Amino acid sequence: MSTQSVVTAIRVLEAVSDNQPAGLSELSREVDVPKATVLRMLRTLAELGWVAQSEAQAGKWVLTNHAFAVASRGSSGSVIRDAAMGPLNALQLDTTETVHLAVPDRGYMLIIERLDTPHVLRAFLPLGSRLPMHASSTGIAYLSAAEDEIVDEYLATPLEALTPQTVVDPAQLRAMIAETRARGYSINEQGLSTGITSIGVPLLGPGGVAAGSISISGPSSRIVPAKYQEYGEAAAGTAREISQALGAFSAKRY
Amino acid sequence: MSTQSVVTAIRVLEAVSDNQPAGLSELSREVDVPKATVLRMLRTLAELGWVAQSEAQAGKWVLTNHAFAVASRGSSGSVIRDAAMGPLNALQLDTTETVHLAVPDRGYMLIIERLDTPHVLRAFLPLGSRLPMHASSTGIAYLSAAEDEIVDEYLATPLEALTPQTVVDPAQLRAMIAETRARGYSINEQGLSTGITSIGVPLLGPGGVAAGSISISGPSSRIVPAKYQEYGEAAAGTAREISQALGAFSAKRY
DNA sequence: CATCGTCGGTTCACTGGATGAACCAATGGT
DNA sequence: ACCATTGGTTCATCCAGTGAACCGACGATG
Repeated sequence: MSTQSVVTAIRVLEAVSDNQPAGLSELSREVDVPKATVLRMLRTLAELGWVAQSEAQAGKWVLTNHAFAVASRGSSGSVIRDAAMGPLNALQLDTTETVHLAVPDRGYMLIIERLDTPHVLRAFLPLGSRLPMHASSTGIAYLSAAEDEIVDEYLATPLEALTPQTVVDPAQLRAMIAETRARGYSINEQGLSTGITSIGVPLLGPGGVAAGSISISGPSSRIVPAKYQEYGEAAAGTAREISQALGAFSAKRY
Repeated sequence: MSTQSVVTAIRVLEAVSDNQPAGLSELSREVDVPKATVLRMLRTLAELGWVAQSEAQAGKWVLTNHAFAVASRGSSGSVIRDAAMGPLNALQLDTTETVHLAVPDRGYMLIIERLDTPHVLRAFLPLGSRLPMHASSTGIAYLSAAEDEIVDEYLATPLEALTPQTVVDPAQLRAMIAETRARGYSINEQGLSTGITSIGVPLLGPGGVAAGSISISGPSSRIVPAKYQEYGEAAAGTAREISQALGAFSAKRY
């Protein structure tokens, strides 16, 4: 539509991000643009400090951390984060388990913050991880508060199983979403990673629109069914606080 | 030089990142490019999902979290992170204080990972924070292992004081760097934030080049001088492990 | 050893797409 | 009522981006 050289540049950038470390021809194929153009884009992005040639393997391109620095100040990122950190901190101290803050990004849940458990046995998700919605408690929680349209659209895409326990059947997922809606929190038993169980609750932004979710997660040996309710309710309370801070329940302005 | 429309697009993107939420004219001034062009860039970036109009204030532009998602897979990010997480985890458990993993980015230290303390009294740095090198233990640690050229260059830039305790005198900073080099770890007492003390150690990458640093930090009431040596040595040990994993000490290949 | 395919990277003529000055309408401060 | 600023639009000009064809180097394959 507009400024197509920028479009290809960004597409190249995203391709690099997805294929780290990526070769020229590989990228050219991925983005479906002639090598010469891709190379020019890479050089430009390199000048700007967003990508660089891998030191280990010449000719391979990688993202620099400057890209990370710039992008870290994501909008809903900082707004939600600011509203969430206080209550999340308290939740982490109460439960002593790892808590996550996630926001939706193109069919995935993007982990934007994490507070760690002091336990030696730790689940571990690097910040910036993207989890498939159907395979994470944060995803199901988010979907449970999202508009039907979003849910339909998501369930229409092909869903991959990450573990033998991952639920990929749309009908079953709909049931889980309904259940989550009724109960107030979602439960994911080893659907993301074997041995990990987590409990999620949606966050609402202004106007009551689903804005993200929080979760409590840990080894399945510690997060046992007997604790689901306690943790679920604790997380729900925390989520309510955060949603309130985000203006979910305030009257609409005219 | 090359592909200037991409250059302006990225500059606009960075300007948005720095001025969240930013208005059109404001950005136009910032980047020194006509409004029409800036607007076209913003629209293009919006199409790609990297920026969006703020919902709260129409006309204001903000970064989306998609940008964060793409950029999270920063190169030295993931390589260093992979090498560091195991040892860092152990260090956190040993010390029970918050530990950080930082890499240099244009004169700042960029926090790319954090493992939290279980203590109720917590220091808190969001991931993606950029700390001035002279005001952080990670920065001084990094500089202590960096080439002289880098140190000289950095100290030649104007240094800002973040707290009354921040050291901004180049000569004094050089002394601190030398001291750090001799001792093996850096100490920052409330130079970054009042009430916070931290201890840093550099990480070396392939060829022994400074690649980043790690730190232990917490409230000055807990990180007292009596613990400096213990923590410093613990961190130094951890750093050695990580540096080794990064190939700092392996023979050069031919 | 010759052949082939692929790699990263370069060249250059053509033209389509990016540019930016000038222009709106709307808002807000005084 | 005024002026300065805002976000946003228009369009003729021309330069910057495009991509096919090319290169030398490397590794398999026979």
